[in-house]
Amino acid sequence: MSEPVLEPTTDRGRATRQALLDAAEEVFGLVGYNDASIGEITRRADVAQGTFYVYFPDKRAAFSEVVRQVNRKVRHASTLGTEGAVTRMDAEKGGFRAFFDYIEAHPSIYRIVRDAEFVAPEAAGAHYEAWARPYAAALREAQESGEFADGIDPDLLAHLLMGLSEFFGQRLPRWESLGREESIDQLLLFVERALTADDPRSHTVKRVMNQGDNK
Amino acid sequence: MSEPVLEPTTDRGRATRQALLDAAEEVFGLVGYNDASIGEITRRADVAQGTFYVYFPDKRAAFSEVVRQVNRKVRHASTLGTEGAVTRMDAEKGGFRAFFDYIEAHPSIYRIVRDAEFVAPEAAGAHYEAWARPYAAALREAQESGEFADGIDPDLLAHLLMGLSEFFGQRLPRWESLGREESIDQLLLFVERALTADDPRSHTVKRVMNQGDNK
Amino acid sequence: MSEPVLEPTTDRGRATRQALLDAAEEVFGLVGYNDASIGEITRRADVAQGTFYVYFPDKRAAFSEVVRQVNRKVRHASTLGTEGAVTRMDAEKGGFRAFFDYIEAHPSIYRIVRDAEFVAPEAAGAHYEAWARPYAAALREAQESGEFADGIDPDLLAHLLMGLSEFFGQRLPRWESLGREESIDQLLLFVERALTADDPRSHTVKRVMNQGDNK
Amino acid sequence: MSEPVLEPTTDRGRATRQALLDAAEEVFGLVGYNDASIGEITRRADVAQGTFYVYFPDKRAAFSEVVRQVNRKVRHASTLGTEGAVTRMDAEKGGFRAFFDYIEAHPSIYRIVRDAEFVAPEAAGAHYEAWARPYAAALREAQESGEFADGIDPDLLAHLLMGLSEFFGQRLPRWESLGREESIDQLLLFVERALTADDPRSHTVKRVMNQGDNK
DNA sequence: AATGAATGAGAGTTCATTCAT
DNA sequence: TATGAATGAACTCTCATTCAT
Repeated sequence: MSEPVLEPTTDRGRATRQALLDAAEEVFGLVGYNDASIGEITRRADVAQGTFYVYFPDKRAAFSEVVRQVNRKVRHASTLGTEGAVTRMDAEKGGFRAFFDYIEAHPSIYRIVRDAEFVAPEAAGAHYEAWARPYAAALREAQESGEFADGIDPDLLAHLLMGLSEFFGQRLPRWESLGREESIDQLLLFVERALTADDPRSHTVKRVMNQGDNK
Repeated sequence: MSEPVLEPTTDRGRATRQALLDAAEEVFGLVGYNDASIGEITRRADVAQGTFYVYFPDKRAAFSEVVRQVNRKVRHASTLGTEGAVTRMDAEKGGFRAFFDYIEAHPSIYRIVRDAEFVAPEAAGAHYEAWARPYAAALREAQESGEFADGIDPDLLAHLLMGLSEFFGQRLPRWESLGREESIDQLLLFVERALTADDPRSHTVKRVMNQGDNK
Repeated sequence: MSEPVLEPTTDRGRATRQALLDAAEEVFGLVGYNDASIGEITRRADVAQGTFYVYFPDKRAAFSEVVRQVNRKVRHASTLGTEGAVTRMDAEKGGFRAFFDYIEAHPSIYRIVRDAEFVAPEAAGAHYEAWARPYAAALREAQESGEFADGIDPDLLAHLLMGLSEFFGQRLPRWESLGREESIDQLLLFVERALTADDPRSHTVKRVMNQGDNK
Repeated sequence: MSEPVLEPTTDRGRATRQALLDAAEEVFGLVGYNDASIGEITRRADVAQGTFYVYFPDKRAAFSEVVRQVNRKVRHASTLGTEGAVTRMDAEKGGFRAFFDYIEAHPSIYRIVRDAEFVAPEAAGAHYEAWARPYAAALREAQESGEFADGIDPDLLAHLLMGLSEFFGQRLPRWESLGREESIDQLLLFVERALTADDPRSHTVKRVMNQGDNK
């Protein structure tokens, strides 16, 4: 006697469902999973409270889907930032910046991503894994080509970089004294050093040293 | 007329209060702030439900204090790990390792730290700031002594390192395939590269270089 | 203006209606009136939820009709069991047995019959009355012919026997230790004694006595 | 993290609990399990809705306890009716009559007993079994002493008699045309015949016969 | 005749908090 | 200082029913 909660068949149904999903994203982002109430969601979606349960079996299921939706968007935005890059390091920088731009424009998704870890771990996990796979592959390539230093498992590396970007992205405002751009630059410098095991700010100097050494 | 939620004056009072705090830490850690109920806390502390409000004005206040208690412990454990280190880099490594050991032995504090950001941001913030201040000072010193590369604001650096350790510490089990020790080693390698802008895996060569340089 | 909840005019309509009725019988029997949901009924009948209200004004009306349908079947089965009996007592036994067989093969109707008393008393009452009338007539005849002892109102008697059969039929499994056949035999012995005021297990003896008496 | 729902320790608590139980009996009896609402129960008990859950984990648990309470009362009343009886048959008659009196004075318990079978089968079952055990023992004794005919398992017999009394008790009003007393008398006649396999209305005659037989 | 979307009242339940003792 | 009882607002979820197509 299980409930069905089917995919909608009509356009009207699909529209309502999406309206609910969007409203849910808003509310979850604003007040977090626990304080989000179905009532507030349906109010914003302009439907009756019961309608929620036409499309989602319960609050968690809706949240889980919101998480997937949000992650899809984030990933998309980040990926856009990597396009056109020549070196892998440039791709990294572009990806990081695009991610920061996106998260700054949609600050509430942070809350969703955080809650996801406990409320919808399956969705959260899937997101990280889905992201990590191609990311790690790209990193491995860069290691093999010599652009990046090796000695660190690419999968681990991918997670470290995701963690850094998330952590930093969520705290960007903290460094307003340093300035948004400057703090991003410094973060990227940190990342570059870690990846290349080399100080880009003293390239010329080192090169000279190295040349001397090589003799 | 309003009860001021007394600091306990008697020994018995202090004991009860601490029992509540410990029980609260358990419960908050187990199920998170929202799903933690006062009833469960008092049950574990073996006191009546009303007693809770003798010591805390409300749930949030107790949580806030738990957060402080937890952070104090974490900081303490980490700091112990840095003792006896000669170089700053060794101190970093010791601190990281001690932190991982502690978090692995007390996995539930993770949940508390996470929730703190939204539920008791003042306590969470205070923790990071309190930690960051001496940390940043130590990093600045290492930069000035030339042990660490400069170009990155020490305060920002301190936060990046705290972020990394937290992120990684919470996911240690993910890399069981790599092995706990190996994955920690790789993380530390990542950190070392980022801090020294230098690949420690080629130290001998460099040291030679440096020696020649020093003359 | 109000839709009259039409008797279906087309074959297709009749089929849908019957499908709904059968599905309803299933669901009502399985979980009882209250826990039965229109949604589950229409799902099993493989029609849209709205279709239900094309044929029934509301849940109760459908239930009421299910009750009638069920009772009709039960009565039919019982009556079949009485056919071909020579004495009234044999008819009783046959009817009882047929009833037990039927209820054992369709255990869920029990639930429907029970609920009917509160949810659709008119249908339940009609059933008992419809059954009682001919039943009482047959009993009266048996009393008048001397086959059954008199002194008990035939209508009351009919109800007692219906009550007994229902009560016992619903609990048949309880006496598995005694064995299904043996427990039925004993029930029928109970009934026979009550009806004939005579112990069939000592017939020979009594007959002798009676013969002696008749002289 | 299971809920406690303790037995109350204070008098006040015990009183509240009993008030809830009594209110619940009223409401369950009036409208049945499903249509009974916690709100109505607490309103009648004159406590807040939340108080209900201080004493019962959920609606079913309260119902289950009501069932036990009701059954205890019924059994008590019936048993009182058997006291002072000399023969077993007199005890039967007294018990039946007392049961009818009680059920007539508290008609709503019928609804509770009926619902119990589906909602709280454990409580319902326990009731019948608890009642059947001593009942069956008494019947066996009467069979062994020769007062009652044997050939029917005493346990089965006990259930048949409980079933009869319940069925009949609940329908007493149906035979108002016959008159309450007369219909009870006829029921008891039915029972007596079934138990003694003998027609009490022709005792003198039979006795004579038997005497002749004994020679 | 049939559909699937939408409704909204109402249910049971939870729990932080207050209160009298 | 401590207790256990009591509170009541708020929440999620269900479901019979209506409606537009």
